[in-house]
Amino acid sequence: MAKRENISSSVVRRLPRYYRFLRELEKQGISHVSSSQLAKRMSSTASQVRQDFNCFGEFGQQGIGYSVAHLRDEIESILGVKCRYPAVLVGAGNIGTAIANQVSLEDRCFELVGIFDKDRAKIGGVIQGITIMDTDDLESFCDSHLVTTAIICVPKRAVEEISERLYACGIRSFWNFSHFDISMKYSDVIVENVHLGDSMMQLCFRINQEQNTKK
Amino acid sequence: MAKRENISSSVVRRLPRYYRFLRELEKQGISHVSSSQLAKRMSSTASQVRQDFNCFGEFGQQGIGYSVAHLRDEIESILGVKCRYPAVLVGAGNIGTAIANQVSLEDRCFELVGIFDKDRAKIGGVIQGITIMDTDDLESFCDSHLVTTAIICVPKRAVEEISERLYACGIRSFWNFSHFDISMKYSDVIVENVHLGDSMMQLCFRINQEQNTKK
DNA sequence: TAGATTGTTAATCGATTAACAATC
DNA sequence: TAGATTGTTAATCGATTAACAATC
Repeated sequence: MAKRENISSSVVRRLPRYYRFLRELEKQGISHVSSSQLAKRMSSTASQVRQDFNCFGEFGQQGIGYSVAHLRDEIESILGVKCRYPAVLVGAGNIGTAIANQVSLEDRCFELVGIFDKDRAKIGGVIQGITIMDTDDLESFCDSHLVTTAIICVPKRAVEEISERLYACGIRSFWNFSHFDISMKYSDVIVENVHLGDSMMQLCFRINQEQNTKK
Repeated sequence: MAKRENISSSVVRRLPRYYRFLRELEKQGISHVSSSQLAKRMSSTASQVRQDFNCFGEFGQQGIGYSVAHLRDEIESILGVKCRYPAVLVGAGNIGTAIANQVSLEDRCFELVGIFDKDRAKIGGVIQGITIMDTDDLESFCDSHLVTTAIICVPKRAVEEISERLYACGIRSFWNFSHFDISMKYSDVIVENVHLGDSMMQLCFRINQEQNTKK
């Protein structure tokens, strides 16, 4: 394994995009890519790209570029795309169902082992081959299946109780789609928040800004 | 209106979170908040908070703090939460349906005026009071309804064609949930991408990192 | 008045860009 | 060899943190 020194958070934020692009190149049968080609695709600079890769190894070839397969492999291993941590999803509404499908895609870091909902009408339904279970059975299931991660797709009002119960089961990492800040309550958890409303406001801001500069 | 000078992108990224928190405080009937209280909630510093607000006005009071209502109002106006740009959503699958509900929430910047899908089984269905239409009618609808923004929830393979058609209708802002980079193709569009897979990999990386430091 | 907290300037830190020798 | 492109150092830029006078 290469050097793997202090990968900064801004580099980490870019890694999934590099990974996606390298996968594409691989599918197209392209074996080598230069920093300037990658930069163009990433809306970045060749300098940035080389600097990014510099912190986790040297596998470029002067005059030729980077091996797509090698680079993809390295990023894959840094991100842990092959990990398959056992995860449960709580809340089988529209967003929950969409995420359940997402997690079952080709490039996944998690293995979805259980889906829970408290709605009687949903319990017993099947998503991606997994039967939706009653939220009442959450604790016993998590204990017996060594679940490490929870995907939270329940409404805001339900998150506090659900996250408490999951924390009590020993779950310390959360992919949170709800507007409740789990990390505020526990100091030893990893929380990745997806706040779609924030993204929407961001877009709105940029549209406004554009219109103001036009005037 | 206050000064409104060069709001940096890192500040903009934080504004929706400030906004959400201020809404909460308002609901709780709290009239004033200090930079250190906000910082605690934002996992930031009091200095950062004051610096953030500094670029768009002065409405704190020494010894007292910031007026929650005033600050919320200012951020609301900067982000354009009250804008209601007419938007169409294309792709009424799980993610599309979830987003349609999201956009129809209280704090919205867009007015969802049409939902489209090419699946005969879905056309005619109703989401949030809006009847799902045939994608074939996209052009005529966008023209007659002065649509400015499109929400893209179709599979990757369909994005290129759909975005071309929308661009031809004059639509220049996109909220994109698909793994296809619309901004690569057009230079004069505003694209806000939501890449759930990237967020998942980010979480996975942080779990791995945690485990490596433990060892 | 004394305590709290802002607005703002200066200092520090980190991230991006530029430059260029090394080398395929 | 000549052209292309890396790895790395130095320079620049921007964002965060610290400090403190002003003032409610």
